[in-house]
Amino acid sequence: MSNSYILSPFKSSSHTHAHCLGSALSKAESTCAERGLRLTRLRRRVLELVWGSHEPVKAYDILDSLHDNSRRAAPPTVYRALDFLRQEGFVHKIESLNAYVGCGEPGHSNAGQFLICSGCSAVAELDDVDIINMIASKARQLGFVVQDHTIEVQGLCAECQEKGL
Amino acid sequence: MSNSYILSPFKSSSHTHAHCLGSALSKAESTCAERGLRLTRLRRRVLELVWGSHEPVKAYDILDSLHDNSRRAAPPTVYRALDFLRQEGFVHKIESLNAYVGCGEPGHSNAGQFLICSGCSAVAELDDVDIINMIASKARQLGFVVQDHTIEVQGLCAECQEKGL
DNA sequence: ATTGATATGTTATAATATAACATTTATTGT
DNA sequence: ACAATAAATGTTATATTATAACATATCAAT
Repeated sequence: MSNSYILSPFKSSSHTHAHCLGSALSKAESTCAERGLRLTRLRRRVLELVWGSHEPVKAYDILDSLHDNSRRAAPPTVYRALDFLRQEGFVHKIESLNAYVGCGEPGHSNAGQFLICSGCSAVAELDDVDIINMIASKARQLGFVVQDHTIEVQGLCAECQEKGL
Repeated sequence: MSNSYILSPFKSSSHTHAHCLGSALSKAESTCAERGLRLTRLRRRVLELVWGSHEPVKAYDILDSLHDNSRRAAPPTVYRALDFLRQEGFVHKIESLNAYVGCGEPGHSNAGQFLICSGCSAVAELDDVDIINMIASKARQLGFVVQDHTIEVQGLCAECQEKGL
């Protein structure tokens, strides 16, 4: 048996995104409660904005969306919230895009593997033990011990292939 | 038979780095000649500076090293050279560090897999077909076709483990 | 030599991220 | 409830990474 999960699948273009959003928020709520952490208004708001998009979201776009019709928030406001959300595994940074995505399953080990569609920018997240084990084993052959990883795979999702992209 | 290469191993702390540098430069020379491309003084200089370090190098550090004792070069000078070197596979960008490393084997397919030591910042590069195939196969199960990848593994090299880091 | 293509120089600015310190809000112990 | 403490957020400034746009220089082939 291999523990290989699809943490976030590619969404069909017609899916009801409010569902993922609600589910992600309530998972974050309960996880924070368990861990004795505070999902403050700001952190919650940022998490909503990250989940609210089908695509990886830029920090400064979040910043722009945060205005309480008063003055625009300053960068540290967003980066601190993102740091918290990343630390708790609610959000991941896509290094190759400098952008952030929601994590479908906060419970899982921190680093997922991301499939990024160059057609529609959709992202799927895997947590695949086969991949992780193979990489760890190859690394170990060189005497290297793995602590963490950044795995981002660029390509085309099924929908975009059909569209001829 | 599996085509799994170590493009750049971890260097023993005592190795003669001038050798890799010289070898990298002559490979770049000949590859450019074959491809009808110009390894200009600037591009060559940047390639030397990237190879000259055991660690991934920052673009602005290259910039600082470029001064012809006259005025400091401007960013596009370096970024354009890096773009060329990356395109031809002589240099890779480490996305998780925003830094650049020399590629041991320009002939290989563009994207390697990088082991990055958090102790000494050394980087090894693999071009491992087993890893690539496994990822491609996992992706295909979701209907995703792989075009490229960013694989960066953080951990500890053998030397740093011995030092108790 | 002239022309067209390629590469580099130069100036300005965009995009991404953090440092440092002030203020506010929540939590805890009394 | 209140003070003391801790945690989070606000605010200002600045660091870091990267690109756009246009001018000039160099190279390559006729």
